[in-house]
Amino acid sequence: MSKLNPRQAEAVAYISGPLLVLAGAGSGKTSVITRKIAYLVQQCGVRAQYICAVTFTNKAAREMKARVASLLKAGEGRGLTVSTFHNLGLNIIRREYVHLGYKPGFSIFDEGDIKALLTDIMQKEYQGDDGLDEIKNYIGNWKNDLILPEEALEKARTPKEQTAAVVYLHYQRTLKAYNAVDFDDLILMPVKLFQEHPEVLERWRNRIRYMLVDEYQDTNTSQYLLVKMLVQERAQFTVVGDDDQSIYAWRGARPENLMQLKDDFPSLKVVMLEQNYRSTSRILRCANVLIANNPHVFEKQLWSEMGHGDPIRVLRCKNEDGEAERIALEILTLHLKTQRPYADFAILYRGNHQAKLMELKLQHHQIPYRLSGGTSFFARQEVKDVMSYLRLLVNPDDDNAFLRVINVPRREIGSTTLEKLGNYAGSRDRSMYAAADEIGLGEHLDARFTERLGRFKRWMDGVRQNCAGEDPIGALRSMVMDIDYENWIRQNASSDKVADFRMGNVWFLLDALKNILEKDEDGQMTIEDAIAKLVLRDMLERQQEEEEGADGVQMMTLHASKGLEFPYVFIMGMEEEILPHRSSIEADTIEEERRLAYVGITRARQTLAFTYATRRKQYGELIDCTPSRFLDELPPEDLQWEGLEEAPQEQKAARGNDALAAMRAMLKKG
DNA sequence: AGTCCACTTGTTTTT
DNA sequence: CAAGTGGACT
Repeated sequence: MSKLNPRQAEAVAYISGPLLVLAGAGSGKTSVITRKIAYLVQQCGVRAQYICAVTFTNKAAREMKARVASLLKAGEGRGLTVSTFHNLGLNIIRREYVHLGYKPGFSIFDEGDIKALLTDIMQKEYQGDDGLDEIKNYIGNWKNDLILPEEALEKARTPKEQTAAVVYLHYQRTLKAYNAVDFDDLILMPVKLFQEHPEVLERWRNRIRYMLVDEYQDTNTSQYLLVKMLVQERAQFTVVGDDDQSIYAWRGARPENLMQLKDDFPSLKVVMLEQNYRSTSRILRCANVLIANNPHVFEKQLWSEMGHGDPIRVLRCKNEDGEAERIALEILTLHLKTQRPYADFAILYRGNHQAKLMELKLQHHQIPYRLSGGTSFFARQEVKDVMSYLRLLVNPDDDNAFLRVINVPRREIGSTTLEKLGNYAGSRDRSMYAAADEIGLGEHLDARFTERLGRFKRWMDGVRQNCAGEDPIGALRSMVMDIDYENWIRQNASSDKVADFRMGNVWFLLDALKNILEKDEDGQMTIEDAIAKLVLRDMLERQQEEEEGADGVQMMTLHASKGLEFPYVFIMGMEEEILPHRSSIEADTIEEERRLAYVGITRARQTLAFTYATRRKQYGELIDCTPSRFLDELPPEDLQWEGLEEAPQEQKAARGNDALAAMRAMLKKG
């Protein structure tokens, strides 16, 4: 076990009051959190069940759990909570849903469900879904700021806001009717619950006596409030964050929460971690110099003892094709020369579309790669289908799931039947599923159709009963066989290969569910809980990680790279309009783009290279590109520009030590 | 219900 | 320029 440096040790041992740890990139913040949990348990006699550590991603939570486990003796960690914000919220709602007027088995709507629901509402209210994304944003922002529909309606000034507020009202009512919540509700509802039921809050405060929060700069208003309410005047907490790595402001994250802490908890102690254990000092100097261009409340200077390291290269390429080719060749040669596995190399970019050409080039050179992000597993047709079956199974009120499932596979229930069923169910204040076998429905529908609906419902009720038995997963497998889903997929798939792949996803999903149920320590997990966890992604990623593991160059967006590190890093597309992104230039949010570049740079352990193209095809036409302003902000003596020989004569002549800046200025003029 | 064409639209997305 | 969407048509 590595020794902690004095600052880290201080952060671990300080337990007498609220603590903010400002942890620079690579300064060992995860070590501090995990060691602190161990310290609390082993030195301070705090039982693990009273400790709660919160992160943003399942991956981070998983890693933290594993590291704590390696520090503790068997049994010491019993009851310890290490979870994501959303998982914590889910646990609270799961136990307290009665106070919120919800029923057991409630559904969690994901991004796709939300969009479908909003489209539906807007279709009904406004006969169109113009500006859906905008309205979704409004609603999301309101939820992040704990503003309920009624308040939003009052506050709405512009026509846009008013529209959004009306949709918000309908949206929230529909969710309630469906016995469903969305991701934001998982945070918002506990906060509202605690505000209205102090006795419930008291119970949770008794349960959570020490709190640790990771990536604190990424919290939004409701998340901060949740933490604040749970810790309150006892103020036993440690939050760790880095304002320079705040890259999710566009999603409601409020890095100001770091400062807010000082006001809300005057006794707050601040510890800064500035020693970096990851990168060479040259890489760190670049990162420091770049980020110094942003305003800072907390000044910090990262340093390291990892040696100077190689110069940072800036590779000028003539177009986007040359850029991808260059990176592929660089990686190929470096891999052969150093014998390092491909997994040691990472290619980072601003937007997912940049990955496409790169992918082709890697394929062409037969370089294995792993692409993270992209089309989500849960966006797949077959996964949505099966998920809908699962949801309808545990939550019959979920009309969304009902509609998705009813004709997959074909049950000869058309849109007219469904419309009549919907109207009837609405008039009786029931869900479509509940209304599907009511006698009164016969007045509106022909017997042929009521029979089809009734048959479906009886079948589904049967599946539900089987699931309550000994072997729920087995029951689900038979359900999939029962509806002959495989055949349905084969009919719709373009080839056998695609069909096999899709069917694989279906079994994968059920396997993941099985794993969640099996790996549950205290045996309290119901199938309802397991399905909820599934929507929150956990476990699924775990399984995927286990199955992958193969060597390959890592490709991902700069956003996705946060928290990771690689010996060799390539950051591509270092151009104006890409990084910083065009819309960020327009919206004047350059600082966040700079932090994004900072995050990218600080991912590199030993070797870092930037690439940019002088021209690139965009929206069909060839445009001249300007190297990113961030390159100009980096210390020139640490950079080594390559590929300039292709530049026009007069620029070539300008080459020389002191002429570098002048040359870059000329290059920019193009 | 499925196919085709004309038209729009190009960021990042932890859960 | 391409991919994805929506409307119209078969």
